[in-house]
Amino acid sequence: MKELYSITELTREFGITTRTLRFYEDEGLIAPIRQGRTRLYPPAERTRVKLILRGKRLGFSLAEIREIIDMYRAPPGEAGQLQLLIDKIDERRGELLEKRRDIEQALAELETVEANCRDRLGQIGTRL
Amino acid sequence: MKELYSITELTREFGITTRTLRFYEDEGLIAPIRQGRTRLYPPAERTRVKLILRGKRLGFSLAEIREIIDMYRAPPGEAGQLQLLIDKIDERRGELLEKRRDIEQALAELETVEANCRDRLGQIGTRL
DNA sequence: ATTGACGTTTACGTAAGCGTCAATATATTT
DNA sequence: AAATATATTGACGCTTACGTAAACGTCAAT
Repeated sequence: MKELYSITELTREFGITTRTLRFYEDEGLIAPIRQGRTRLYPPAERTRVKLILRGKRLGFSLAEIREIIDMYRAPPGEAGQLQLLIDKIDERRGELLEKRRDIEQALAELETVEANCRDRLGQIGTRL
Repeated sequence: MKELYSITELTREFGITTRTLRFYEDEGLIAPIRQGRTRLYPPAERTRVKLILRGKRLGFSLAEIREIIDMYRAPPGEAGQLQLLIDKIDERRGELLEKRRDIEQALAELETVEANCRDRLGQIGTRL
């Protein structure tokens, strides 16, 4: 595994622009290191980019994604904070489970529509 | 099942505003009937609202949602059009499957983080 | 020496998705 | 009749998530 990525390497890998990566940095979602003025992305930062993009695919806002990413950090040392974190995790899990249910429904409906289409295609075919 | 809903009934049921429903109407996503100037939503329109909101939960844009909803309409009569529709369906299914994979991953990661938290909580507990 | 590829900062622009008045109508309740 | 609730149509405003242009630095290859 490579140890440092340039900004354009990441744009190519993920199909995003430099503007996007710099914007995420301005928003505090990523924090590449600097070599002079130039940004360099260690694997951990690259992973954060992947997490951001996955969050976006699932319809989370950048603010929500920030919260989610924060949960992946070192867990707090104090019991109360740990419990709070667990509560947040449970909340996010709830959202994810709802999204999964939504997806199952949507998939089932698409199946129905497609089956309908294939039926009609068959009917047309036999008439020719 | 009721046959007609007022705009505020729908806002209450779905937790959205009248502004939102009118905006969806302006965008051509729904088309309530009119009793004078007042909007009335038959069950089919209410269903469309549900589809829109589900699409939003899954991170689709209104433009994408419009396309998806259009697929639920009466299938076209011509073979070429039917095949095009089937292709579109397959494409959407691909996106949904990707989203589902994303969700599975995210859920797995949340489990890991939560297990970690519970571990640490246990350690703290036994030290007391 | 200049071209090209890559990097930077600053800053205004923009599309999507509504929020928020304002002014008005219509119907029902008091 | 007056008040209250619910409806309407503009129209301007706001946030999010970047796009895009300007103006410039750095380094390697031609």
